[in-house]
Amino acid sequence: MARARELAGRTLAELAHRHGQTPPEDLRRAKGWFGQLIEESLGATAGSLAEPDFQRLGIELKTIPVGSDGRPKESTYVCTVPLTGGDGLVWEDSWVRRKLQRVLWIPVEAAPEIPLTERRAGSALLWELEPDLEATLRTDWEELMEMVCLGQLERISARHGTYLQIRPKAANSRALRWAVGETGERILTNPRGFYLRTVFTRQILRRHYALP
Amino acid sequence: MARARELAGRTLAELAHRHGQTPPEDLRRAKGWFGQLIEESLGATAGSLAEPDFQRLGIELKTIPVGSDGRPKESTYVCTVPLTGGDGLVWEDSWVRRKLQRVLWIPVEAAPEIPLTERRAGSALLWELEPDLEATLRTDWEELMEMVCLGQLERISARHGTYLQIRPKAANSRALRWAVGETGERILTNPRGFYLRTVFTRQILRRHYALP
DNA sequence: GAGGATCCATGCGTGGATCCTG
DNA sequence: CAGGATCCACGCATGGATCCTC
Repeated sequence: MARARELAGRTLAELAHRHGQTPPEDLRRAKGWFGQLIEESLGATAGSLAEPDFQRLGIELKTIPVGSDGRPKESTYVCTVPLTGGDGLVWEDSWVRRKLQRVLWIPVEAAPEIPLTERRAGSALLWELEPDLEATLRTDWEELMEMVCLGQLERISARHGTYLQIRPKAANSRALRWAVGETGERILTNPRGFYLRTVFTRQILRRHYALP
Repeated sequence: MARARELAGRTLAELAHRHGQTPPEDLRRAKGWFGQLIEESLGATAGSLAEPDFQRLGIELKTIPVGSDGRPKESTYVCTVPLTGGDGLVWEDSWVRRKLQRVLWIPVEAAPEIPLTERRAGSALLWELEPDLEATLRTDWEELMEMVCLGQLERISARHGTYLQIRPKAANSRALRWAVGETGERILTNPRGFYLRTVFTRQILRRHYALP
């Protein structure tokens, strides 16, 4: 947390320099760059997929791009959608809940008028999933996963879900995975991810900072 | 087959040059180099894991290192061992049989006194699994797979099997996979592969070339 | 605005095999 | 000698997310 608080107000150029990195021209070809820089800054083993330090602590790290008004500009990826359902339909055991139980949110300036290297990190927020938000997430997740298990995946659009939505998550739309079809048969479909809508992350930020 | 026959007598230097490649100093750090060069020479998409041309034809390609006497110097890797057994114990459906049903063998000189770049490819042999050899392979496979399924994997050493043996197959001995333990529980163990002993490949070469 | 599409880094597994001690 | 250990290449999946048209 000491390291996380120290990030507040630092520019991307500053953080990149600390870690001997050169910022990319823009984020079009390095979409995850900032998130990975924060990982390094906080002592997570850079690029270590299996065991970032935060998972040992039970803490998920998320950077969140905010506009000049402090509101989130993008949805937040949570995890992949299990397309073969089998893992049970119990919210308490779901990856979504496990990922969101405790999150260290790091806001970062993302207003287009600020040059990339001059954008600053904000105040870190160590947050735990609150009961009212969890109730809605749970309903979303149960409804979505029921459709997945019943083979209605193709009928799910990003419009389903209040806080949680399902959207494609892949290198491109040619990527395919096996899933359950309408009549229980195996079908090929694009891989999907769970995402948090900005209305969700906006609430979180609003509760803990003074924001519109 | 025209391309395969044309390889006979070519040196590794020659084949590498054709494909714009530079031979490694030795094979210690490039153990698969020659096999992959042959793949390219025969028009298999270089490095394409899923669908080499030969698999479309139902043909497996194997290079086989031979000493100055023409006898194989190394065992031949076939495929990984399914450690969770579940795929059934029917030889006819096994990956080992599918891989070995039709093989294009390409002998290559491997006598230590010949410098790597001057070693030559031999005459290609398009071979089909013969009934007498298959019978022994089948027995080996059934005995080994039964042990795997019964959780006796740790008791299998490379000494089991007449023609087919099970040996570790991994980047190193720290690599682990889930398998079935003695009492049916899940255990972690090193990944294994099926290998053909040299007595097997020696017989094949002997039947089709005049060899000791 | 946001749904659908896409992009980079990197770990892991498989396929190509040979190495190297006891 | 040969059983057990190891090495490189590369495809694929996942985790980091933002892009970019309707």
